[in-house]
Amino acid sequence: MSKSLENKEFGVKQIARLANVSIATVDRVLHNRKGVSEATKKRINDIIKEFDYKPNIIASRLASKKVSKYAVLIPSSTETDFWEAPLSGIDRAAKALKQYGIVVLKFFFDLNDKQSFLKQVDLILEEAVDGLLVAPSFVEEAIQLTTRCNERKIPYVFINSDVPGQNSVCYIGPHLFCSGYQAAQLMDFAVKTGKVLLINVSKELDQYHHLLRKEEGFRAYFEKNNKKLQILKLDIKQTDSSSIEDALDKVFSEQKGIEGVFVTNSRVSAVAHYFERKSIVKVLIGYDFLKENIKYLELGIIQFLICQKPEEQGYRGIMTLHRYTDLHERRIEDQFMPIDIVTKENYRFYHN
Amino acid sequence: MSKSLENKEFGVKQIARLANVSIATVDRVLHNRKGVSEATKKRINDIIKEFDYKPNIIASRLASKKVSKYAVLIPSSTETDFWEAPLSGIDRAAKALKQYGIVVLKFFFDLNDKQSFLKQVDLILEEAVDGLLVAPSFVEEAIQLTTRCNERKIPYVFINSDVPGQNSVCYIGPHLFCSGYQAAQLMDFAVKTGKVLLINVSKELDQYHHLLRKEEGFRAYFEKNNKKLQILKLDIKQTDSSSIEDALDKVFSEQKGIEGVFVTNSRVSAVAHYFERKSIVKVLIGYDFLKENIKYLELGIIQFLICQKPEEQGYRGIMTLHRYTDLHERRIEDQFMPIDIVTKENYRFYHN
DNA sequence: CTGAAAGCGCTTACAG
DNA sequence: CTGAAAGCGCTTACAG
Repeated sequence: MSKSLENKEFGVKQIARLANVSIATVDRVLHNRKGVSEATKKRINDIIKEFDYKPNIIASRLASKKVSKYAVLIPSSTETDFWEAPLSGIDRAAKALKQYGIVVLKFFFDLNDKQSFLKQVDLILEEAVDGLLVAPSFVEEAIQLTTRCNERKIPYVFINSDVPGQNSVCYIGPHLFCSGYQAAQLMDFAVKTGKVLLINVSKELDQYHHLLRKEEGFRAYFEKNNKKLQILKLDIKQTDSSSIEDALDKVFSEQKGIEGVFVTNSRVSAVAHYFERKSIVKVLIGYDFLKENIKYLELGIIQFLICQKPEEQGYRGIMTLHRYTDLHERRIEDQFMPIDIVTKENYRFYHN
Repeated sequence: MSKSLENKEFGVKQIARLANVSIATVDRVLHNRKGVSEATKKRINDIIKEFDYKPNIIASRLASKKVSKYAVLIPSSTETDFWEAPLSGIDRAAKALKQYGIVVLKFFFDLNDKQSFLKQVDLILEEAVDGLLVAPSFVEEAIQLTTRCNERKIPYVFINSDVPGQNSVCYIGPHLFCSGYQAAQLMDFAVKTGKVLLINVSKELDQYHHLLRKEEGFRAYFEKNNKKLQILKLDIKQTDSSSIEDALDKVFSEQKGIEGVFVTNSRVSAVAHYFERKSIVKVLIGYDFLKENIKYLELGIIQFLICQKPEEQGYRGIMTLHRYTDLHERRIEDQFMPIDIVTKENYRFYHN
C-alpha cells in the first residue's frame, strides 16, 4: 500500500477558516441543525458549494458512533422454503453493513394468518426503527402498516410484491405481467400443437391477485403471437397434495390434448410429482429455484423454471434502506428483478 | 438514528491495559511488525484471542490514510462494444471503494495486437500497483505477465477467460463448455427437424480456443440427448461483413435443410443482418447483450442470446482484488457467471 | 524492544 | 447564535 499523496483534504476545518467561524458551526449547517444565523449559514453553504465539499463518512461514523436500526418483516419459511433465499440476502447485507453500525432486526409472519402479520407490526413499531423492509403479502394489512409508518416518518421498502400508491421508498421484485409473458414464449417454443393448461395453486386470495397478473401476461403473449393455441385454466384452492391430485385427475380425464402446463408459482413441484407418478410427459413450466423444483428439473419433468433472484431481492432491500436512511439518497427507483430462465443445463450456475 | 448503547468497545486501549504495554506495542503485534519481544507478543496475542478482538476498520482507515492501487488490463472497446460492460462494472466498484482510499488505474490493449498487450504490461509494472485485474486474451503474453507479477508478488485476477494453472487469485467469467451445452438445449427445443449449423467467427487464434470449448459443450449435449440431429460447422476467419456474407452464401447454397444456427460469440448480429437482408427465417442463437444483437432480438431474427453478466464480471473483479489485497481474504474460489438466457420477452429486465 | 503524544476528520456536550 | 475542547479507535513518527 502507498500513502495518500494528496495534501490535506478539504474539510470542516478549511470551511470554518474560510467562513470565519468554528468547526462546530460548520457542523451545524452541514446537518441542518438550528441555531445558526441566516447570514453565516449562507456564507458556509456557499463555500460548501464552491468547493464541492463531500464529508468524510469514515470520520463521521467514527465520531458519531451512530447506529441505524432496520426491521425486516417477511413470511417465515415454514410453509415454503422460498423465503430462505431473501432471508439469506438480508443476512448478507446485514453482515456487510454491520461494521458501519447498522443493525437489522428480523420479524416473521405466517402466510396463512393475517393476524400474525399485524402482531409483528406492533412489535416492530415498539422498536423505534429507522427503516422497514416488508413483504406486503396481505394488501389491507400492509396498508395499515404503511399508515402507521407514515405517521412516524419511518421509511419502508416493499419486497417481492408491490402495493402501488403507498408512498414506499421503492418496490423491489418481479414484474409479474412480464414474467408470465416470458413463460408464454417458452411454452410457445416448446409446444407446437395442442392445448396449454394454466394452473393457479393458492389458498389465500391476496396471493391469488399476484398470480392473476402473471396469467394476464401469459395470455397477452398468445393473444399477440399465437391466437390459435387454446389455453385452459385450472384454479386449485387447496394446497395439500391430495386436493392437487384430485384436481389434476379431473382435468386430465376431461381434457385431451394438453401438451404444456404452466404453473403460476412455485407449486409446480406438486404437478411435477403427479406427472412423475403417473408417467405423464408434457412440457412443464413453473417458478422458483427451490430444492423440490430443481429435483424435477434435473429429472427432466420440469423444463423451465422462471426465477427472480430472491436472494438478491433481500440484499437489495437492505441496501436500499441504507441508501435512503443513511446515505440520504432520494428518488430511488423501483427495482424489477431480471426474469431468469433456469434449465437443467444452466441451473448449476444460477446465482439466486 | 439511535446512539450506540454498548459501553466502551473492546479495543487497543483495553488490550494494552491488560497486557501492561502501550497501545503502540499492541499495534505492532496487530500488524506483525518487528521489534516486539516474543514474550509480550505472546501475551498480547493471547488477549486478542481470548476476547476475539476485531479491529475497528473505520478507525484504522481514518488514522492510516492508506491507499491501495489496482490496475485493470482489458481490451479497448473499439472493435466490439462488449468490453463496455465490464468496464462499467469496474467503474461501479471503483466508485464504491473510492471513499475507502482505493484507486483503480485502467489500461487498454488492442485485441488485434499482442504487442499492445505487452506494452501496457510495462506501463502497469512501472506503477507499483497492489493488484491487477486482467483479461488474458493472449495466452502466451498473459503467462509473461503472470511471471513478472509473481516475481513482484503482485496478485492478479483473471476475468472473462481463464488461463488455468497460473496461480491467479481466481478466475471470474463464464464456464464456456456449459454455456455451449445450454445453447444446444435451446436449439433442441426450438428445432424439431433438420440440420443445425454452428459458426465460429474469429480472426485471432487465441480467441478461437475459447470458442472451441463452447463448441464442445454444444456437441456434448446432442451427443447425449439427440444423436440424430446433424451438426454442420463453419469457421469464418475474417470478421469483415463481406467475408461473412460470402461464407454464408456458400454454406446455404451448398447445404439444404439447415433449421437452426448457433453462433459461438457476439458476432451473431452479422449473421442476423444477413438473414434480415435475405429474408431467411431460422432459429438463431448467439451471445452477448450488445446493442446490435438486441436489435435483432427485438426484430425476432435472433431467438436467444446467452449472456454472462459482463458488467458483473468487472464489478466482481475489482471487489475480489479488494477482498484479497485489503481484507486479506484467502482461498478465493473461481466465480463462474450464470448462463443467462435473454429473449425478446425478458431482455428489458436483464441486468448486465 | 517500548512508550508518550499528536493526529486522522468529524461530532458532541458544555459554556457563554 | 457561536466556539473551545474532548473524543471516536486506531496509526505514526519520534524519542529513548
